[in-house]
Parts: sequence; C-alpha cells; structure tokens
Amino acid sequence: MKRDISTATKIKEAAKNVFLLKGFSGCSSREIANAAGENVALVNYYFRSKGKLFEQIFQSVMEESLSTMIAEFGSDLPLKEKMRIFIKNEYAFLKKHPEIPFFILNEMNREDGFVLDTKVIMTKISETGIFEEMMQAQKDGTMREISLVGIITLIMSNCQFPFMAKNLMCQLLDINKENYSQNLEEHEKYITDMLLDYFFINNTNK
Amino acid sequence: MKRDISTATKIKEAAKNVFLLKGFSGCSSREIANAAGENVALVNYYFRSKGKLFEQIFQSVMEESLSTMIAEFGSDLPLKEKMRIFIKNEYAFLKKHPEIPFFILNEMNREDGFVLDTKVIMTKISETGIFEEMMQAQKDGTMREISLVGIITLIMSNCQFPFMAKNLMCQLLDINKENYSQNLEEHEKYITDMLLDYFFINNTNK
DNA sequence: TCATGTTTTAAACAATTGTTTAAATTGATT
DNA sequence: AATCAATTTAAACAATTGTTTAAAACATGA
Repeated sequence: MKRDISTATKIKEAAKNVFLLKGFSGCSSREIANAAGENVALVNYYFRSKGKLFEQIFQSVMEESLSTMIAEFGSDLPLKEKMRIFIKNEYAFLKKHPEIPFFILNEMNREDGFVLDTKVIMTKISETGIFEEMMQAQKDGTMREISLVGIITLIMSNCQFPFMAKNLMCQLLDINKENYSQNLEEHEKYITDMLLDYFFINNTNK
Repeated sequence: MKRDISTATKIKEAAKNVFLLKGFSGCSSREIANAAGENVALVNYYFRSKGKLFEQIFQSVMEESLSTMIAEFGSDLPLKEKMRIFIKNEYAFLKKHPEIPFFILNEMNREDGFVLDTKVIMTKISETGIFEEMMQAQKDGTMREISLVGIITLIMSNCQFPFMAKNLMCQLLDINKENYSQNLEEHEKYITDMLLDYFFINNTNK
C-alpha cells in the first residue's frame, strides 16, 4: 500500500553521513539506525543488508564526484583554459566534500571491496573528446608529451591528496585545521600554475 | 629466566604485515596470532593489548618512513640537487614499501587514532638547516615564493598519491597492476621535472 | 629430582557484530 | 467496523570481537 518514502531515505541519508565519516568497516548497522532515528531491523528490511546499502551509497558518491569533472569538457574553450576550469571545479567540489576522496580510496583498498562500474563514467568523459584533444595538442607541440595515465594521476594527486591528508599534515606540521584550510586556499593557485605550466609549452616570448 | 625473544618478535613481525595490509580495524587479534603461528593469548601476554601492539608498530613505521627523507639534507650539494635526491629517495622508499602511505593516512583518519610523536622527527629535519636554505633561496630569487607547508604538500602529494591510489587508478583507468607499475616508473620523471621546474627559477638563458 | 618461575595452551568471558523472527502496530480499502 | 498487507518493533540468533583465566608445559638452578 506504499507509505511515504521518508523512512528509507532517512536511513539512506544517515548512512551516507556515517559511511563518509567512518567508512564501511568503521561503523555498525545499529549506529546507522540510531543516526536515522529508526530501528536496526529496518536497515535490512529496506536494503537487504548493510553491504547492499553501502553499495548504493558508494556508487552514487562515485558518480557524483566523477561527473563534476566533465562539466566544461564539451565547450569550445582552448584546451589550457578547459584544464584550468577543470581543476577549479574539482577543487571547488573537494572544498564542499572534503571527506570524499579518502572515503573512496579507503573502500577501494578494502580487501573485499566492491567492484565499480567505472566504465560508464570514463566512457562519458571520453565522449567529450577531451582525450583526443590532448593527443592532438601533443602532436602540435603545444602540450608536453605525457601519457594519459600520467596526466590524470598528476591532477588527482595534487587536487585530492591535500584534502585527504589533512589530519596527517596538521599533526606532522603542528598546525591547526583552520590554519591548514587557509593553506588549502593558496595551494589551489600553486597546483594550477604548476600543472598548467608543466602540461603546456610556454611560447609567449619565442 | 628469559627465553629467546623469538615469540614476541614473531608476533610483532606478523602483526606488522597484517596491520600494513588491513589496518588496525581491519584485522583481529586472532588473525595476527595465526599469522605468527602462535596462540591468541600471547598477543596480550607480550603486548598487553592489540592497541598497544599497534602503537609500537605504527610509531616505528612512521619513524622509518620519515627518517628516509633527511638522508641528504646535511650535504653541501646545491639546494636543487638536494631536492632532486630527496624525491628520488622518497620514491625509492615508496617502491619498496608501497603500502605505507595509505597505512599511515588511514590510521591518521581513524576517529580514535593515536596521537603521534612527530615533533622529534620534524625537529630532526629542521636541524639539517634545509628550511632556512629554502627561505634564503626564496630571498635570493632562485626559488619561487611559496610557503613551507605548500612545498611539503606538493612533494608528498606527487610522491605518495600514485602509490596509495593504485587500486583506485587501476579500476578507474581499466588497466592491470603491472601496467600501472610501469606507469609509476615514468611518473617519477614527470613529478621530478615538474616539481623542480616549479620550485626553482629557470635562469639558463637569461 | 625437586622446586620455581616463565611461557604456552585451551577455554571461557562479556560485548558487539549483521541478520532474522515473530509479534505488534499502522493505514487504507472494503 | 473488519480485513489485509505494509511497516515497525523488541527480541533473539549465531558468529566474532578483545581480553582474561586457570591449568598445563617448559626450562633452569638447587
């Protein structure tokens, strides 16, 4: 007879918060149920198991974060400007969801971690033509010769690491989290300059 | 009456392997005992608790990985060459112990994670005079104006992320692990060039 | 060989885990 | 009001967790 969906979504939202904060192995079904203000059994009633619930949330988080990337790839801006906006968008997304990169990494390193359906996403990115555009720029000599894997790794390293290593860096450098957040702001300028300078051949005074 | 120490060390070594692979929350006392070929109770007999055992191992891993860094800082090489060797050493260490960066990050992000005694290590680095040397180079104009936190973050991002994100990258880019390891080799060249080019002002044709 | 203290073992501990069960409650349709 | 299926609840499930206990096995000095 279909009641309102509030119970299932209440659990789902609570689970997302808890999973993002503590990871799959780091929390219990009861903890999720309590956070949702509902009974433990309802987790299994609506989602069959803790694992099934997690899979749903993980997949949606994954797609949410990856689809942010492709926003401007279809436009007709110069490649260098596309990359600049890409980094800007990625960084803005991470400022909004700083827990996500470690959350994803953590679950990918779980021994019995879930297998992702990433081909859909990479295909979508590929369809924007961004990869061909980069290959062409490398042939033109406007872009440095570097593998696709290398480019993606460089960008992800510099965008994601500063956010997921916050606790480590603060302890290591003995600074508080507000201080580190300020550093994160100016770090965006660092990495944008560094990456674009490295990727693209400078021909201003040639 | 002192027996040989083999039992305690056997447990410690087994625990190090298991902890590095699965993390503190990801394994049980019994799993460690089995890996050591010993009885469960011996873990607590020799180390009081699972947590105490972990603390010992974590601290030693932390010091091992951080002390690798300072190897060449005391030498009289030019700053740029010191940094090049530093990156080389760091990368070589990571190739030998690819599990360590995620292991450390993971435990630093645990809710009830341990508080580190990092001041000892950072003090040791500081005593090499490397930080003053960089500040001086920035005044000289041979090095770009950039905060210490920024420099350290840039280096750690580019060295550590590629190793700890191996599983993620392989799934995302749909390549096998051997393939990725090859990419890691050429990636060292990428990051060394990029970082040094960014840090140091190029005055070859001025 | 006996006594002593250390090491190892199997068993038990209470607590927590994910999940299931069966009864109670709810809300709409007849 | 009665029916009936969907929802919610409290309780119980077996398995696993870290840790403790108490007896056994061991090695060594007398």
